[in-house]
Amino acid sequence: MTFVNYSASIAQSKGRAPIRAEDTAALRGLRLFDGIAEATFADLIAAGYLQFFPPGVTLIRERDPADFLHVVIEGTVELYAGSGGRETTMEFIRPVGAFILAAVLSDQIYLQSARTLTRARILMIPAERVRHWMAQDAGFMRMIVAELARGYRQAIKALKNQKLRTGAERLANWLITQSALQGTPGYVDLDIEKRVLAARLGMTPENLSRALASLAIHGVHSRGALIEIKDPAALAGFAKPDPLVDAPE
Amino acid sequence: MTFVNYSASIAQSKGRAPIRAEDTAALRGLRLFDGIAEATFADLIAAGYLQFFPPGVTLIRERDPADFLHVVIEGTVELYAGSGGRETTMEFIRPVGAFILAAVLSDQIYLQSARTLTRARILMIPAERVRHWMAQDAGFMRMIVAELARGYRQAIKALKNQKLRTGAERLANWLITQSALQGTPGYVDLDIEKRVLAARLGMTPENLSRALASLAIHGVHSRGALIEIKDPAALAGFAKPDPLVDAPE
DNA sequence: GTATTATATTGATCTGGATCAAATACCCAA
DNA sequence: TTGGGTATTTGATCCAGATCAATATAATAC
Repeated sequence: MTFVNYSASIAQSKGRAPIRAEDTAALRGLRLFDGIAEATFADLIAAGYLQFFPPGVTLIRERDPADFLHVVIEGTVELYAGSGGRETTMEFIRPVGAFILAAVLSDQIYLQSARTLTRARILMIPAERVRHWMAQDAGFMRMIVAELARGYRQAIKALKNQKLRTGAERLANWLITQSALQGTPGYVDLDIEKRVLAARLGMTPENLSRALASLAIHGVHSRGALIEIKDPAALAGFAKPDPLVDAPE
Repeated sequence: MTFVNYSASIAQSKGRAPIRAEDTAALRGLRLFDGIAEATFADLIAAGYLQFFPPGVTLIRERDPADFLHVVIEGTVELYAGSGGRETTMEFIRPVGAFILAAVLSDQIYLQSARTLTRARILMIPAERVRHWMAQDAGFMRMIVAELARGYRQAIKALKNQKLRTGAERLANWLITQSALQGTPGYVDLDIEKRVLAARLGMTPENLSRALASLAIHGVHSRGALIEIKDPAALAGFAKPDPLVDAPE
């Protein structure tokens, strides 16, 4: 994994990565752009950059001033943060999700860094434009309020998850949620590395291995990236899933 | 500590706890009401209840639908949450702070419960009024966006604090932040019980005692509710404070 | 296909933190 | 002022999780 910082060069080169007409229609369908004025949408898009990034690219770094609103159109982005030499994964952003709105809106520095885990298509809109249109277009501001509220509640859930559960419980609940999201009741197909999942769940890779092994008595068996859930009821009995912690916002 | 639920009875009795003229001026000064239209303010206040609660009163309970926006005018309120039999403290709300805006705005259930730790004066505004005026008054919506962004960033910081630090480190950083907030460089005066602080820091009361004792080598000594910081530099050397985790939003 | 490198697992050990139990200190009401 | 209840501290023990080390497995480049 190479850590080349592409974002700096993109921010400079204004003319690059124009948005093609065929993409515009797809973008119009995003929840964040629902019900906003046509003029607002047109200007945001005109000012934005839509671009592919290879895996492992650092898109933003905590402590930097928020210069762009990023929207993931395709691929997976990892939000992570560090302090005092340690590092942890905060969240994964998948299509279609924005990050990190709060810093952009209040013109502050980022609290989290972001890197691509896969090849990813990212829409980047200059922060100043977002703030400008938020003030102009009430419909856009309504969408922003909804998105912010969603992000806030997600963060609260993550904090509850971390403070109220053991590692094995977090893993068990993650498996339940994930198998539901993927629509595959009997198993979960990992599309991220286990070391990244471990960081997301707040544990070391070694401990994730052991936690996974410990779930065998509840019918969980893993073969590589495929994790089989033989008895969902038994797993739920151990995990005690709680919508106020686990349900995605 | 008695756990009487006052809020239910208040929600029913429309006529109770009217807001006196002398209070209105003070409320006008709140950040949340800054720069909003006079009509908006007047109606929000007219629809609201301003009321004293004794200590230990449960104001809201997680899982309940968000019926009121609460604003702490005086006293201290504890936000807490539970799952699977465990319980933890999420945050303290002190004047002037609102909770829990996100649930009110998106008309959802609360993710957290709230109880008074001290005698407290709370302004309660019906959720429906807040949503109504948010849609009408752009200035009010701007304030809401700012408050939501603040809450989101605070939650992210709390999550980083929890995932990236040991208990003793969280305590050390809390002491540093608190002594700065209180404006007393050499000490911290606890205005909450240690068991509550322990929950807030994500540890047991026993462990808080031991963590406090372990900070003695960094010049921290406690006598009851007074915690002395003999050598702030030494303490900071251990705590490694980080504005991206510790600075209040 | 094989060498190379990164990822994942397993084992041993150590530390952080929880739990259980008991003693002490504190607060408040009679 | 004196009890009685609660909060805090201290000690002993146990469990969760981190770290260190070694091996096995998978992915990748050549």
